[in-house]
Order: sequence, then structure tokens, then C-alpha cells
Amino acid sequence: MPIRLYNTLSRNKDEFKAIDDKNVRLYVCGPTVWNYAHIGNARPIIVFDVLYRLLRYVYGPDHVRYVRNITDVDDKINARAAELGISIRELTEETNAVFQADVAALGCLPPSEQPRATEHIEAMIEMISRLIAAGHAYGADGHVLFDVPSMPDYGRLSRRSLDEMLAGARVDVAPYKRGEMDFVLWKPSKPGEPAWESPWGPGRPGWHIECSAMSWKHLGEVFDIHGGGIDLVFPHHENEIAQTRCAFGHDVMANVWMHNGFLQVAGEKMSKSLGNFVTIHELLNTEKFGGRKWPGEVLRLAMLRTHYRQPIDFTVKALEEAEIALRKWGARFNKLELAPGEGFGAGFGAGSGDGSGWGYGGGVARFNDVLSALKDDLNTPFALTLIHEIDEASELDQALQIIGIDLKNYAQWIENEKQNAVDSPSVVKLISARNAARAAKNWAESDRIRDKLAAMGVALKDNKDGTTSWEVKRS
RNA sequence: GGCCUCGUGGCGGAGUGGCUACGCAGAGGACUGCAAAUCCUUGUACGGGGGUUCGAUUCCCUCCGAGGCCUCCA
Repeated sequence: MPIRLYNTLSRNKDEFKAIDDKNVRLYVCGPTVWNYAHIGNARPIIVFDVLYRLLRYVYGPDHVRYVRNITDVDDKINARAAELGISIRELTEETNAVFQADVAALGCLPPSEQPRATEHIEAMIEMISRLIAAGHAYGADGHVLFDVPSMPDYGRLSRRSLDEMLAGARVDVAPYKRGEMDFVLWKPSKPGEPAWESPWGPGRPGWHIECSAMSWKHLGEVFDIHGGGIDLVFPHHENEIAQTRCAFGHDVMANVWMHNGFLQVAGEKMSKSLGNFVTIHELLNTEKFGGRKWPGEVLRLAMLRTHYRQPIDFTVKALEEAEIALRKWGARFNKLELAPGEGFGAGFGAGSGDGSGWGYGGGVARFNDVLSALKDDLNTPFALTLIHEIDEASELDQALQIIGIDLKNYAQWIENEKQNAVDSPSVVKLISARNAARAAKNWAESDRIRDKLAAMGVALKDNKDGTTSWEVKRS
């Protein structure tokens, strides 16, 4: 079964054909490190991590190259550094360090490369020079601008004609622009702003040229897949395409363009003014969202419960449901591992995943079925449903791996929370006292202890022989 | 104003021209000293109106509604 991916260029779910099976190349727009990444930023990171895992599985881990850039030159960075009174370098280093830690907590594999914009100024200058030489860019008033009308099919990705854009434009046009849609490739720096020497005077690159230069240096002039949030389709990706294609003279920059849907928080766009702005860091490490901390696995799973192209409404309830699923998987995984080939795990499996549909319908799914769901334009919600049906430990393990859910990490997180939340030895003491009372059929005493533990936030799990486990219950 | 996406049961969320996933919540049952947890069973749906069709939730048109982009933004 081939991989099929929805391509924004064709507006179709197309069969994916790698340019080179031994070197499949994926580029995703990474963060601008001016401030902590928010949970909306986490979506593409998680979605394309699943794609990366899928590609690695299909083509082999050594045959996939995943590049996610770090934008460390930007007006917002300058402004924020000035506001905090620290150097730009300090700001970007610290922000990046937090980003890397957050993303790791979300179970994302590190990309093959994480190039930085500031280390690719030369490549940007080279591309801009090519564009000027080819008649696609011009200098004006210290700036270098891309000449949009010089590219006949500009707007192909976002499906906008130049006329439409002009008609809908609500922007004041800078006086030095020839055409109102022309965008900046290079601009002069004001005193105090970072500046690099260039043929057009000291200055800094425009935003769009960064990604063109970094993808070129690390993946080549034409590569397989370019990903990012849907809001980047225009103008960012449209302009990347214009720059790269016009600089190198190809028909495409990347064969497949993938875009994840937007994330809302409780029905509203996330914004500082609405006060619903949540960073990944806060979600993982503070009690800001829903009054508690959340493990990365829960955030990841909550994201994957919705197809990546659908909009997602992020709520506490969605996190809670994801956590329930994690617990169930954990419990089942343990049960299956303890009893291999026993009970309901035995006797199934051989007939499913044979290429006829999902191999699904008998209520038993295998890793292969999960794989098929992912190959169908990364249908993670269906993949998760199938995971619920897997009845074999090693298959479950494989399935969880390919979507990047690590049950051991999650279990460890729970264990740590337990340690932090309550005094374990005294809990254990109370539990054995209660078990003694129960053995003596002293129900009053037994219930008194149970209430006392509940007041401490401890929930018990019993069977007829006694307490089997306990956990910290959050309200 | 232009471009685009989407509207599925109480909630989340797949999918399909006919046999109506799955999860959560709810209901019933088993287990339990009683609970919790767990297990089993179970009800409810495809925004409105046209059309194509033997048959549409699935295709086409239209209306209504929600959202995104057009400006930094995942």
C-alpha cells in the first residue's frame, strides 16, 4: 500500500512518490525563537513528527532527511531582547533551549538538521543575487524586493491570481515598491539592530528568504515534502516557492505541500488579549491549564485524536479523554505482556491486514492496519481507533511507537507526580491498616481509612483479596 | 470585498452511494462488605431545501451556519 498525502498544490490526496527512495526529504517551518512556543505551535511539530516516523518506517531510518529550521533573526526577536534588556543571542539561545526541551517532552524525534537562519546569511545573499541577475528582484532605497509580476504563475499554491490579491489588498504600499505585492528579500538595519554586510549595504534578510535558503542548503533545489501550518500558505510558502523556483529555474520547489489545520482554545483563537494563550512550557510545567500539569504524552495524544487537516478545539476535556486512553493502553499493555499468547490475544491475527481493506471488522487489528491508516494521509484518529483493537503486546508496542506514544515515559511521569504529591510511606502504612481492618470485617474502620486517604487525594483500587494499587487523584 | 475549509448522535471524532466506526459521557448488568477500578451489554446522528440515482449522510446546486487566509502568526 502506497503512502497517500493531501497536497495543497493539487488540492488532492495524491500517491506519494519519493524523488529518491534512498533520500526522502522533508522540510517543516520551525519556530521563531522570540518567545516560548505555544500549544498551537506544537501541532505541526507533532503532526510532522508522525510523518517523519512513518517515512522512516517505510523508507528506512537512514533514508529520510527531516529539516526543521530555527528562525533566530526577526523583528520580534529584536524587540523582545530590547524589552528584556538582554542580548539577542541570549534570548534566542534560551528560547531555543526551552523549545527543544518542550518538543522532546512531546515525544518528538529530533530532526536530522535544525539549521539556524543566522548561519545561512551567505546562502540567502547568494539566492538574492541570483534572483536579481535573473530579473526577478530589484534594489530600491536600500531594500531588495522580489518582483512578483515577473513570475507568471505566482499564487499557484494559495490559488490566488495577482488581480484578486490586488483587489483584496488592504495594505499600505511602501513607496519604494514597484508592485504592491512585491515583498522584501533584504532590508537595511537600523542602528542597534543586527546587520550583515551585503552587496546592497549592511542589513538583514526578509523572513521568507530564510526558509528558501535553508531548505536549499540542506535538501537541495527541489525536494519531496514541505510542511507547516495552514496560515503559512500565504504569503510565506507562496513566497518561498517564488524565491526558490525563480532562483533555480524549476517548476516546483517541493512536490508535496502539507498544511495542518488551526488550533483554537475553547472555541476561540488563541491570543494574548483573550487571556487564553498557553505555551507548551506552561502546559507541561505549571497548573495554568485546567488547574494541573499535563504530561507531554497527553498533549500529543490529544492532538492526534483529530486529523491534522481539521481544525482542533483545544479543551481540558480533550486532554482528560486523551489521558483516559493512555491509561487504558497502559493497563492493556501490561496485561498482554504478562500473559503472552494467552486468553483473548491468542488465535487471532493471521487473517487480518492482508490488504483487503483494513483487515478490520472482526474487532481485532494489527500494527499493519495502523500503518495503513497512517499511510492514508496520516489518518491518526482512525489509527488510534485501531490501536484500541490491538490484542497483542508486540503489535501494540509497534503501533504506539510509530505514532510516538511512549507509555513508559507516561508511567514514569505518573510515578513522579505520586512522589511529589503525597508521602508514599504513610500511604502504604494506611493501606495495610485498611487491609487488616477489611480482613477482620471491620468495615467502619476500613471505610474511615479509605475516606482519610481520599482526603489526601489518594484513590485505591481493590479486588477481593485487598488493595492492588493506588494513585493520586486530581480534582 | 476576494480566496479557501468545514458543518456527523449529549460531547469528541472517522468513514462510506445501499450493510450506519471508535472513544468519552449516559443507561442496564457482572464483580465487590459497600464503593472505586475493571469487564459485559446497550440507546441516540449525518445543518435546511432542491436535484442526480432503484437507493445519498456520502455526488451536484442552493440556502443557512461556523472558521481560516488576504497584515506578523503553526
